[in-house]
Amino acid sequence: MKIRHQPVLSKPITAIDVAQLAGVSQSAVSRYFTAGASISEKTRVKVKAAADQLGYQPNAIARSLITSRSNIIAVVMGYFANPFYAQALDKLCRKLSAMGYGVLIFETNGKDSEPQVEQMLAYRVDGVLLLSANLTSKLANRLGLNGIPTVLMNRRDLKGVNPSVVADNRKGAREIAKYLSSKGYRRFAFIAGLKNSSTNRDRQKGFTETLKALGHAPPVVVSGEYDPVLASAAVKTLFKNKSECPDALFVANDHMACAVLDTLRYHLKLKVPQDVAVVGFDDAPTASWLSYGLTTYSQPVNHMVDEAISLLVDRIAKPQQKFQTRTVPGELIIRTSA
Amino acid sequence: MKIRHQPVLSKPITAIDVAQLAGVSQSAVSRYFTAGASISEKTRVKVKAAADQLGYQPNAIARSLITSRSNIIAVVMGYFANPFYAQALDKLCRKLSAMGYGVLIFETNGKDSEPQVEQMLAYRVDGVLLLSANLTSKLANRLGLNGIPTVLMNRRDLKGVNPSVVADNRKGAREIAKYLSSKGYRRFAFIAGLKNSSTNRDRQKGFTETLKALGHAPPVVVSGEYDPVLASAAVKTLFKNKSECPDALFVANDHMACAVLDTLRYHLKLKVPQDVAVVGFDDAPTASWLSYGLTTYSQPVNHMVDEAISLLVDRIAKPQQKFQTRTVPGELIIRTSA
DNA sequence: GTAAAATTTGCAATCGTATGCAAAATTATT
DNA sequence: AATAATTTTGCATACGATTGCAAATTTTAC
Repeated sequence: MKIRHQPVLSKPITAIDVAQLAGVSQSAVSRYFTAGASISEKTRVKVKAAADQLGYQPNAIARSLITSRSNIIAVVMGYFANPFYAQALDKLCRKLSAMGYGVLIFETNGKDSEPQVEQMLAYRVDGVLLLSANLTSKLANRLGLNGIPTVLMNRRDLKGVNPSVVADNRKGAREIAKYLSSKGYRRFAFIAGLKNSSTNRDRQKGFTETLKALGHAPPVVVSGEYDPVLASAAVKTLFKNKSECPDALFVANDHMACAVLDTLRYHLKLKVPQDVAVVGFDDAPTASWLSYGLTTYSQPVNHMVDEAISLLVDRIAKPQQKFQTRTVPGELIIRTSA
Repeated sequence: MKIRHQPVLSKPITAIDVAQLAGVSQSAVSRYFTAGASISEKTRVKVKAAADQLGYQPNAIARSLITSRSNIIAVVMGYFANPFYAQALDKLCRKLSAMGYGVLIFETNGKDSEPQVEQMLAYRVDGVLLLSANLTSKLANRLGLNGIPTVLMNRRDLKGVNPSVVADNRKGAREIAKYLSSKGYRRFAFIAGLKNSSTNRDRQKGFTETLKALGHAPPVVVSGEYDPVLASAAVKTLFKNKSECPDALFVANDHMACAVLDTLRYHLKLKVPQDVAVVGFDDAPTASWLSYGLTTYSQPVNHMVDEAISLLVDRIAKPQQKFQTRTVPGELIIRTSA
């Protein structure tokens, strides 16, 4: 039997240890690890040697304390099951990590986000990214009040307190309406997300106004609250009385749209797109899966993430500077569901 | 026009400010926020009042520095696109947050995880959860070397350096083999994950050994490397020569299995389960979507997450204590794909 | 070779909290 | 009421880094 190989809980190595070994002052060690600090080549190599030998790594906690920058960004998610958000989180993590930020992640049901906010404040995060349309604006306000640079993704800040990056929801919905109309569909329905989210409102508005402009009756609106289960249920009731069923469904996001598609096909035994067309929004990864082949309007994740990060970085650098909401363009992606 | 409402960059509030307002010492303030500290009711109310008035929140960074506990857990993901992992991450975040931990998240392609490790070490995370089967054991070893409590999820630690929690992959694969055999399938194939992951090996082994025991020919094995695109390609080549096509596919995880199902149906125009049966592993959320109806063996996420957290917490409390690999039981979930 | 300019270095203070210790205040005991 | 036992309090130090400042060193100029 071999003896355990865990290093015995030795004291963690500090800059002082390195300094002693290298025969320099602790300041020198600090300077070696600080980009742009004044340090000679000679001591540089001495410190490097000592640091490597001891496996030293500056303590980010101590550094944060003195610099009052934590180098941590908080990402707040409302909702994980939606692959679109999973994908966005993926990109965010990779990019922020590459920039040297730590990514602290929080989930909230949108209701009671108090404890999460406390934690963010406690860690003195440098900035917050609010990802997901179903987060209460209360949270955003709370952060603004504490002067924490915050950027909203996928949700406009109606009060103008925080910068935000959104897709062109209105335009997307308009294009969807035009497309469906041009394909000869006539009886429209909108499966909504959360009523109080700006994103949902914009999509509904764009859809409705364009249908009207094209001389159609306004769409029947039922709510799915961004939840696939509720969306499915809504569709079932929508198709209950056979007399006046819609022939084209615009679903507020892809995640619900996939569930809706399944419900139409496997519960209601309808053919998509022959009996009824389905269009989503997001171009989530699942939309392109062959079983769904969802026609949708894309929200370019990479682009949105880049914009969000750039906005946040600007905000951190110059908190007082004015900012704008950035709208990133998407495009109609036609697959087989409409 | 209203004047900007941002609080002007005032000095952040510290325990000293609170102490002054409350007319007590800074220690008293600290004690108010430290569970189990000795403090009288009288000062308790004084401190509370002052803290509330100023909106004070103890600085977790400073606290970490002095206690040398960061209260941060790092979660390392290899792979986000797989809904099973998204779901696991979701549960992890919620539970760790509720326990008062901050969750720092890292992604790695498995190859070069150096920078991430550096960051984890820099933040002196209290513990690390390695989630995902395709992480190099190099990473785990590196963490072990630095004495950071680490728990592996969904991957056994073959060297016994770290505790891990896994599903009963071998048993699951055996049951799948038995089930397929009992249903009359005869020509088997295994779409593998990554060859060097313990999880993949266990699944393959269980499948193969049981087929053998039941008197079947060993399965054809092709690799999908846990990547849906590669898995689809592998399936296409597998079905190239019509003479000897398999009639039952065991796919190493659900994420690939869904893609495989799509490929069979929409590219190869085969009927599932009539022409060919498909079985996955995980019971990822997508498996139950009606378009897939994937027969699979469940890895109970909640259970696994609970075990992982409990192992990690134990490890943090008593790093030297011996530990075991925990295996959580799953069950065969029969849907329509087999 | 010397003086001036530029660079590098170490000292010491600082960030905001936790905590051991002794003094002060409170409570319990007789 | 006096003393002992207990609890609460404040002082002062420590955690591990960064950074302004002045001294020491090196480089440049003449």
